[in-house]
Amino acid sequence: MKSTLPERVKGVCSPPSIPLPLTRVDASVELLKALADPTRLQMIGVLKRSAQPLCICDFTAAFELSQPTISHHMGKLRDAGLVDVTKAGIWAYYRLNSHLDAKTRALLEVLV
Amino acid sequence: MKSTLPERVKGVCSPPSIPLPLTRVDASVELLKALADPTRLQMIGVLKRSAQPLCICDFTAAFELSQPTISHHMGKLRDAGLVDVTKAGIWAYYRLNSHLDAKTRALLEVLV
DNA sequence: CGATTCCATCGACAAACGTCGATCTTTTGA
DNA sequence: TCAAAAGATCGACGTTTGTCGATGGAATCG
Repeated sequence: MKSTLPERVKGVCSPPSIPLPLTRVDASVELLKALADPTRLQMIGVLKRSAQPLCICDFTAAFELSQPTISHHMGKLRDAGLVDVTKAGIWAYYRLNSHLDAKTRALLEVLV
Repeated sequence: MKSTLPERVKGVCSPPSIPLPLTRVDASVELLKALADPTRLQMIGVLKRSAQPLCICDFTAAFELSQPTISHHMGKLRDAGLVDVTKAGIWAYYRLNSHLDAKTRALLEVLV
């Protein structure tokens, strides 16, 4: 079953209208970039499954990466609004942001 | 309403188990990277809404980017398995891959 | 054949990114 | 008061990415 292709004339292009609002595209891209890294995606997966907020030193022990790198990745997730942090003493506890909008929640539901 | 934080002892970290299979993480990251660009996300949005396959020259006219750059982005979407191409004469017609798995379809449903 | 059109590929370049060691701040506790 | 621990930030480094102009290949048409 083969659908017919649209007819064309040489030298004539009809640009399609861009359907997505620019602000929405930018927001989505920012979110996608925050998630498009193996370490960060794993972090989100761990946090999504955890009933308790998790100390960042636990992530440092779990991944074979240096402490600054773990901190860097968690900072990216923080900047993207995906996680919240609570400091207590010398520890920093992270958890999934509980106020994520519906689209973001749906995305995480699919991904992790 | 404040949930209590887990108790901790200095110098003792308990790494959480990594919940996501490595192959799944890699596949997801590849998909996310393919989508994490404004131009490519717009392209997917256009293709998702189009009943007809679209000629790449139409995209070249729609975006303020050079022809090689448009081709480069479409190639990335092709490598990620998101779009299919049909060549006819001098034209290359692109459409959304009709055999996307359920997770990917769900992702696109949320995003574009 | 020769010119034209579409499109992919190549090479180059700047910007962004992931990673690390070193350093600094804050908090704890002896 | 001082040492140790957690974690953020800084500076540097190599890699990846987005972009372009130039080139090459295939199809079309006079």
